[in-house]
Amino acid sequence: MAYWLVKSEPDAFSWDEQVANNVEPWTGVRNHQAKKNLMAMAVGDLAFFYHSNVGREIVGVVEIVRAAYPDPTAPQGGWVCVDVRAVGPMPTPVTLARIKADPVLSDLALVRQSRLSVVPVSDAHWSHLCRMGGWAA
DNA sequence: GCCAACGTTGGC
DNA sequence: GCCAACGTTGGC
Repeated sequence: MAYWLVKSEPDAFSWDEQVANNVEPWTGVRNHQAKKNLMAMAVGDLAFFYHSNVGREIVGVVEIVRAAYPDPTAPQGGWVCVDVRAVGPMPTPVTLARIKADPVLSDLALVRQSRLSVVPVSDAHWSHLCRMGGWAA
């Protein structure tokens, strides 16, 4: 079982919409490294839902409920998506500012590769971030 | 609105 | 295959 973090601009697709839809295909990823991460996801993996640009904080947790399959929004094919289900909101959203201020998280992929929209999270970082957000893992 | 990081494109 | 130009992402 692995952990991830996925980013969405709330103007495009927000946590509230994820909760309303419950299960949502995570489409539109057009970066090879992000694609590689999507392909590595397994059913049952958990991911933080992060609001980029507006908010800049981890707002919730989702579960991967369908492994990588061809992204229907990619006209030429070649890209993949997964289905994610809302598990619950972060009791206290974890802001990027707090993440950056914490030396334990200095090598988090979110910080080191800020433009990558699907990144892995180590077990240690996952539990650390859960503690920061008041999430009972 | 600006800028840094980084991916893509196209000329050579 | 190299590199400059350009576009996009995302933080500030």
